[in-house]
Amino acid sequence: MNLKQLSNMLALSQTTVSRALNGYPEVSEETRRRVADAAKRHGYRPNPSARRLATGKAGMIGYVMPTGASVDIDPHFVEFLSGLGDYARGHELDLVLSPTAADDEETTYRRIVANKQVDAVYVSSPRPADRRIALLNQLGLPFIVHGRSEGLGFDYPHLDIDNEAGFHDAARLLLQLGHTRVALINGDTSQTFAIFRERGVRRALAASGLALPPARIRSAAMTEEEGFRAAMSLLRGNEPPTAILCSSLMMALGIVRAIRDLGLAVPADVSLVAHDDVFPWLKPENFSVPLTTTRSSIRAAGQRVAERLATRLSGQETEPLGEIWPVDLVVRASIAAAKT
Amino acid sequence: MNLKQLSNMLALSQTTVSRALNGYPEVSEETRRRVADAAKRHGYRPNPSARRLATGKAGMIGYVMPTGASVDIDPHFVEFLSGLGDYARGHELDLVLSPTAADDEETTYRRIVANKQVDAVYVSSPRPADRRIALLNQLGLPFIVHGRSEGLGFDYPHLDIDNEAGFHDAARLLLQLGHTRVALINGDTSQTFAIFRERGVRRALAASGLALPPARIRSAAMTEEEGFRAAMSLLRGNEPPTAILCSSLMMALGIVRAIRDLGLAVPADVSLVAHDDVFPWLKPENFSVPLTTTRSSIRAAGQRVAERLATRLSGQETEPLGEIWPVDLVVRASIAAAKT
DNA sequence: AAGTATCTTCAAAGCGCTTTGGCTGCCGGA
DNA sequence: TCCGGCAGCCAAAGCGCTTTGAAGATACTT
Repeated sequence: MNLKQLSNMLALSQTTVSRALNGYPEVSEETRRRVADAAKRHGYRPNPSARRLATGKAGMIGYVMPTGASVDIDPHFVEFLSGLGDYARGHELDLVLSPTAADDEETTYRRIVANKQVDAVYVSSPRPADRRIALLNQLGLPFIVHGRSEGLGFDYPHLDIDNEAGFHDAARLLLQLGHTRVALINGDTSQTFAIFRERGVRRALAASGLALPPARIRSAAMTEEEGFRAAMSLLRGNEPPTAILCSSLMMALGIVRAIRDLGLAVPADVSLVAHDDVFPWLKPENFSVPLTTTRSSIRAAGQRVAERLATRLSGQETEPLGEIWPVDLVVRASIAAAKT
Repeated sequence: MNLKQLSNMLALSQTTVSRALNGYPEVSEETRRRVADAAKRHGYRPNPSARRLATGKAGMIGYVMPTGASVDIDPHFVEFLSGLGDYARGHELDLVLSPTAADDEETTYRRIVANKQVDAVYVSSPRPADRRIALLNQLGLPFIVHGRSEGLGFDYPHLDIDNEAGFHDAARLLLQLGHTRVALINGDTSQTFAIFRERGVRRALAASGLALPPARIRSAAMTEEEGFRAAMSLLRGNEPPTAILCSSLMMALGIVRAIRDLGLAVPADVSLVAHDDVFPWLKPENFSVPLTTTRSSIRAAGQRVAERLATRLSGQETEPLGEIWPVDLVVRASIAAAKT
């Protein structure tokens, strides 16, 4: 059933039927009703390809997904996707994933813009002065950034969590417990989120007159293995930390293993705080010693990004709104006062 | 730059240019070269929407993604996606994710077929007599199943791993080590993969004259928490198992925790084998006691599925080919001879 | 009564591609 | 010399929608 057939059936022109269906004002209410009725009864659905060709709008949102032998998409992505789906599901909004070589994202962005495959995209894991954001801004493709970028020189729509405050508060708590040798096992510090976390910790320490020397920072992929390795090297050094903050639960798993391997205990010897993105399959309260965390649901962020993307498509959101969510500090058994 | 402009520029008809570019035979080699040259020089790229409207082909592959408050997309998905991307990246092949309510996938499948949004889809986590497969078969949308379904009454293209053999071999190994009380902590048994795993274990036990009583089987979501819970209930029962097979590394994490909480040890008191889908962020060799696993890279499967999907699109693969990959049994320290 | 504004509706022109059904010239065979 | 066949090219008709520009109908002014 296409427009032509439907309009013949109703003895109306395609124009009128199209307008009636798309809510244009120059159609009488009665006609609109008749049309809507018939459309529903015959299960008419406009052909998206035709509509796209005519309007240039795709009705889909996109994500340029870096892949490659050396690139591991991490499990955060799937949680974000769940959230996106939560919203999109109810709105017949589809997501186009365009895989790309990690070192050549620009080409892919240009391609999807040229092809008009999607009406908007979301960008994740931004870096300082992120080139993708600058590119999108220049190409005029609507987008929302999950995370933040600094030093771009213009505003852009984004949704981020307050990583700095979260890690600041967590660090301050450790200081209040008397810890002075606090270490940070961070994610990839070329990404903004990691920079903000470090900044938060640093600020808290500074407020107590303490520094965060390079010897107490590690930066690595957020895996169990890297967590283990980083913790090992920290704890085997001289003046080992009595408290560790880390950027992911997977890392925390490795850190706990390292601590245990060294014959130490949480929290007696080492206090541990991790950031929790809220995974259904690994929960901080279920660690052998329940983990204190800074928590923010990445799935909820996905929902919100989808929602904002949708309002952006409909032309309702047009400001480069920056939205920052607070991070919960959830205290559990993995921290204790420093030994005196 | 569109076809019209390009053909004007070359003083050729759109027909000829189109044919030249698409490799049709009725164009002289010289003309073809000229056209190809000009196209490249001016960066001409056919507009996908127009092409789609004209041909009905989308040039994209799809995945109907169940979501919902109670649905957790699990991290296996992201690994599979990485694999898909590995292949797709080099072929400008995009993936359309259509989120759907978990209990209403049929509507979504019908929608994407009606809309001609994608040329083929892949189906994951199949169940016995999976209705999605029957539906796709009936609708005539090309597809490939990652996994298998039984009792459908027709052949369909799929790629699966040999779950039965993998778990059979693992169970046999445990039997050879003298274990007689072997338990299975499985995933959701409404899915085929779990059924095959159970079948494999059962067959191995039967060969030694042993059974797998319901009291030694657990089935649950593949999370740390459920692994813990299942292991607890098994080990606290009477005649607790001396060996456990489980369906995922996340579960294994919980099982190890349970064993430890009960003051038992791996492998002294309990031997443990898990299935490993090969995640970059959690490796069996890095468990406190390195884990024996049945291993198969889900990422590699993603690559292969993408590849087959692509050959299917190009019309080269047309048989309902079923491809079964062997599963590696990787022995590590988590198993030992049963106490006598 | 003519003129003007307001509703409704429509025919037709795109959007940019593929594909059908010719048409033209050239060659070899009869 | 004529004709059938073939290689190479083209004009035009879709694909199914949106949107422009106009026209008919009705109501309202003056």
